[in-house]
Amino acid sequence: MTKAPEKRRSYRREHPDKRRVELMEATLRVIASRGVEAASVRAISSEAGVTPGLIRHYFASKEDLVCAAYAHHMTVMQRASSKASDTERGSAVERLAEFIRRTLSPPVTGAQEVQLWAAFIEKIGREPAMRQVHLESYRDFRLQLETVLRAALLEADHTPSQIELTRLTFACNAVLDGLWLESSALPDILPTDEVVQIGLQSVSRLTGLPLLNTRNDTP
Amino acid sequence: MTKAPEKRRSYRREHPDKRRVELMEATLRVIASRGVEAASVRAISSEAGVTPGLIRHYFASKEDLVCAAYAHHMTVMQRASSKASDTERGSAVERLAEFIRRTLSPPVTGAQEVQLWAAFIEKIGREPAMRQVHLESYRDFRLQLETVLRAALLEADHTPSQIELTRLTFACNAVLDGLWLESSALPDILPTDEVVQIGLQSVSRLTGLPLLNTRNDTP
DNA sequence: CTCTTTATTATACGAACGTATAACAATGAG
DNA sequence: CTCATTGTTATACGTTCGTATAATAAAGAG
Repeated sequence: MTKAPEKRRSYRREHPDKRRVELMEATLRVIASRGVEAASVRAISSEAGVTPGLIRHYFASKEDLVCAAYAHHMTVMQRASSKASDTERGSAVERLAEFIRRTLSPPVTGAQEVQLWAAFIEKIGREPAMRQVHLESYRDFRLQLETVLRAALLEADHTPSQIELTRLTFACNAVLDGLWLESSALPDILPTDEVVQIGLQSVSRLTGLPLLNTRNDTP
Repeated sequence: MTKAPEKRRSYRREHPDKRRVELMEATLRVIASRGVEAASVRAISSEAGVTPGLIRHYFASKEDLVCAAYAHHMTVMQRASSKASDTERGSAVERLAEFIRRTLSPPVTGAQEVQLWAAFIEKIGREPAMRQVHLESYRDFRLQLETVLRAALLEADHTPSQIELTRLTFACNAVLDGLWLESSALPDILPTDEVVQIGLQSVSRLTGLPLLNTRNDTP
């Protein structure tokens, strides 16, 4: 019994840049929802609505795709986060508080976000390209936090030295990272409003700035 | 050409409990050094010096083995950590400072440790057994930190309410988690002595306790 | 309309995976 | 010394993996 060739399914040609992004975002969705071990070439291409071979047309290897998806994800997150603190309305302290609230609330927190994040972190020690993406995205985030912190401190007539500011940024970054992680991984134990309160109070004590009653109740 | 049966290699019978532990620790070593995707049944059994079939004799599935290895790892870490703060020598504040130093120095920090940790975290949202291990080990760690914090605060004549203490524990836990992560993933940017200083200063500001010059210089 | 380009599909291949099963041998009991 | 127990090995099976290659069709140029 000879095998009859399969009927070829119809398809649309997409702009290469758009297709690349679709494939990267399909990768992120599969890892976030079903984990990194389920993120096979076949599962990702199926999620994107294409056949597995197409991935090899856009990416030299699966490793390349995952790394590009990581970089894409970080760029999108960075853009969304900086848009929030770019709005010049309100005082610098209020912008800092808003930054903290956003960092510790959905959609930044969430079980799927931490699953995605952990999948990438697991690779950075072993794959240089992943490590590079991590280094750059992490530095960008830290610089952004440092800018907001500096503005808030200057506003309060406190001019820190660069060493003080760098250390303070690391500390605030750490407490936000840690709270984000705990709240995302244990949403029942540490719900959103509780973790936001803890985050505001913690950064308040670390910086000496009054952040606790800055909520903009008249939006 | 018929295949000749392989010569059977000699072996030693081990006590079942010991063999179980060996297999779990081999799992941890493989994940820590080569990543979770390299941790196949064959790689793990090879690391343990046995043949793949033996894993099925001790564990119902690979998933079971990984989960047991996670629980084992957390138990060992917990035991090592609590041994450090159980020593009654020194004031409570000094014990808290020592706790922070240990948490932010090798061998607790390290690229392999964070790789191992991330591999487990990636699974807790999807596998109930892994989630359970995470919940319990995390609660244990937090209770231990809470105990040290309470003692240090009482020693400084500060008696916090339970709600205050719980929140403070979450905050200190978060900053230690975040600093541990940053220092482990970016050892070049945040070396050990720097991160220890930041950790001491941060917990000092969060709690109001004087931790900065508590180093026991005469060990 | 025809031709060229290339995005996309279909198919195939070897390797590695997790798991299952039966034979074997190390050990302790009697 | 003999036997039963079971820890351990050897082997096999079907599946899925990442990758490679050739055929095909959609889209734009002339």
